[in-house]
Amino acid sequence: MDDSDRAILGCLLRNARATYAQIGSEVGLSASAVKRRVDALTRRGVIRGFTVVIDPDALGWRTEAYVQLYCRGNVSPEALQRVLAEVPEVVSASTVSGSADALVHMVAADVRQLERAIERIRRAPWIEQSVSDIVLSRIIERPTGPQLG
Amino acid sequence: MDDSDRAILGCLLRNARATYAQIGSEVGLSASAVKRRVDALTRRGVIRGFTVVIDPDALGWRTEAYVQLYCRGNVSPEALQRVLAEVPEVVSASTVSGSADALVHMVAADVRQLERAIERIRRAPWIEQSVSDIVLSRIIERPTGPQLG
DNA sequence: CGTGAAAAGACGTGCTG
DNA sequence: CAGCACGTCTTTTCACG
Repeated sequence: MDDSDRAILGCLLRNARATYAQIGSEVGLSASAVKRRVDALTRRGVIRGFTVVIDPDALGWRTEAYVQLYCRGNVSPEALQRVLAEVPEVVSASTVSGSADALVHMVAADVRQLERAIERIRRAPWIEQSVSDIVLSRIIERPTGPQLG
Repeated sequence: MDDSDRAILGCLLRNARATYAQIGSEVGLSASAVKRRVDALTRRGVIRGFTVVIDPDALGWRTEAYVQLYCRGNVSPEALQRVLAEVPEVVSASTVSGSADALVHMVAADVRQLERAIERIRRAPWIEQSVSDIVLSRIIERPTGPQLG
């Protein structure tokens, strides 16, 4: 992981379909050198994959929420995962330290669909309470982690 | 936006560097037809861009948190954006309806760096309170929106 | 809106400094 | 590790169903 690798990752963050030659001219390397580094980063797991960023609104998802889950007793992350994986509206979820046990990020077409998805999660018997914060407007949305340093 | 478009987006979500020929054989179209559709989706804004998914841990980011911000008086989303954009540890942020005014997703190298970043946000005079939930473990992490339907 | 062909260019490997 | 050169496969554009 040197400066060249970080520069390459920066290029790929902005455009993952850039050619190796393009990236090379930006970071000052030849195309084959860039490819070798990208392959190495992928093999080492630094690069998890390449995806497309889709506008949720264009696909009809206009409602977003963060839901805090409070559980009864000790619920394992695996049990939580099993329940949440069944709900397609769940985009990401983490166990957290603090008031709630888990924080779930959800995206749905509308409030009705969101409500139904939350109901489905709450059917798990060990869910005690859920607190939903509906997103009003996205203020910041960065590709991934902060600066490459 | 028909089934072919959705199938193409599904392929690109899994691997944004797939060739048009590869995508075509998966969705049952020729390479040129796929390219035309991808170009159209990009032009219409459905596709916002192509990025690489980086393992935060491999880059040294091992601490993640969701921070709820409570503000004094009416703070505009624009003012919030100005403050949060200055903090590189902020990955995403939204204004929310519910108890807090905003929810901020942050990634940092360690707890110390996270603490300093939160302090920097709290310097804004209209921040009344902040509640931080530190992520213990990621349970679910999906590329983007739920299923393509 | 689809296919198919043909030119221009990128990829990916092997070799050398 | 980097660069260069090579053959192969893709991209990109075109005319046409």
